[in-house]
Amino acid sequence: MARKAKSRPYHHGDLREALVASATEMIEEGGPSSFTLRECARRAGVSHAAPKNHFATAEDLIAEVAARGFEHFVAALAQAADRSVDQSPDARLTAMCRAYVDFARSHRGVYGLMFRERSGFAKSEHLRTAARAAWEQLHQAVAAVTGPGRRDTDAKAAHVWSLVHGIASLTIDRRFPEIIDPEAVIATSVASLPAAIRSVGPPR
Amino acid sequence: MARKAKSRPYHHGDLREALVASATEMIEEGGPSSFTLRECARRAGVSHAAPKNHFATAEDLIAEVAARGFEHFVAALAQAADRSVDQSPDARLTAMCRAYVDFARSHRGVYGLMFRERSGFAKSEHLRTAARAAWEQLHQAVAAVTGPGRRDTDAKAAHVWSLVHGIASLTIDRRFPEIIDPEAVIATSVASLPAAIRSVGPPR
DNA sequence: TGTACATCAGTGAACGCGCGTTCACTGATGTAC
DNA sequence: TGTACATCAGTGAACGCGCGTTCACTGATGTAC
Repeated sequence: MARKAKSRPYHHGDLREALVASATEMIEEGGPSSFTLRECARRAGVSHAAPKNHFATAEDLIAEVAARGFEHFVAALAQAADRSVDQSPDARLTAMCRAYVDFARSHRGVYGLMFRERSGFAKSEHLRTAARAAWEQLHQAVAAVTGPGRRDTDAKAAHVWSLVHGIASLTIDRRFPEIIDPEAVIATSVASLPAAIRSVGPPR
Repeated sequence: MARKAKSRPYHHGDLREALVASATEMIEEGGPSSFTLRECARRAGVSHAAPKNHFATAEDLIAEVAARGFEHFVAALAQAADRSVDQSPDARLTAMCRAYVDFARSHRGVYGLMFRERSGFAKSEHLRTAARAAWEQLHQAVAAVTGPGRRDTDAKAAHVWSLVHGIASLTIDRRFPEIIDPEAVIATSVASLPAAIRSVGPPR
């Protein structure tokens, strides 16, 4: 890794990571559709053919950005859970849901990418694994609230996910009327979740 | 409107409507990003400069498609409400929510367009009006359940909207794990809504 | 009823653009001996 | 420790593409008289 500091070495050093970083930056700035491979290479300080050595197609690079997004997302949820480890399952779930919406709002572009069907996604193992981890993280917090072994925990987790994803999406895409204060919606809706999932669906 | 049937008249007859129809078709087929003005003109059987006479820019045409989408959406919700007019407010709300999700699933492309921030949207009066009508439709159904005059009806309506939008989005973009049956999630979550909005937020 | 003419709604060629990808190449690295 | 050489990771020019928009134009329509 002996990278010379001055006069731009011929080899980049860690172009793969630099490309992921540039792509992430572009997507955060202008949304998923603003990404282009050429501009991404430009930002990484490299000719636009260079990425080919690390990603076969532009879509592969995009999928990697989404996978990294899910990894950060899982880390943010885990951190919220850890911070409330000595509280009730209800409190942990709401903390995690708050963290969910906060992540979406502070990573608008990448969050949008993560949750939008895209052609290159199907073949990325990394992305599939990371997305699954996110689901399991949430599922676990829901199970802690409802009690273990219930057959309908999946449906309840899907309910929770739908609500927080809905709040996050409508907020990010500014689709609430102006009179609505997103902060208030988040607070009251998220707070209602533990009670809600206890009553969603048929009782045991 | 004397439109000759044979040998392609020089004038189209109703190019504006034909363009909206072609654009809608394209967006339903391949999502909002698959739209191009040239292909749209091609489908309408017209040169690609012709649309200029009806829409100043491609983005204006897109905004019109979104506005029409909201109008159909409102009609679908109204129809659901009408059909359950002799039932309880709870039943009417759930019927409307079902109609909401059904609309999204059967108009994936346009629904995606409607709920995604887009550059040309801000200046379309038609779009703003139609979107507001959708919100009011839902708001009304929620108010019927919670009782009139409550100050927190807005937050409750936002809650309902978030949940159904979340379910719709995750279903459309296939972001639920494979084990999840969207049909079951829709049924149980929507059914829980009337009770949920009575308990969301601080009691009066 | 006929005609002149303004207006409208099209055509098709051209412009300039940025894109993803390919290709022959070259500079740098690391390994075998 | 030195050197030959395969391999790797870059370059930069070129290809072909489709895009939105502009422009001078023309065919069709409708209206005033």
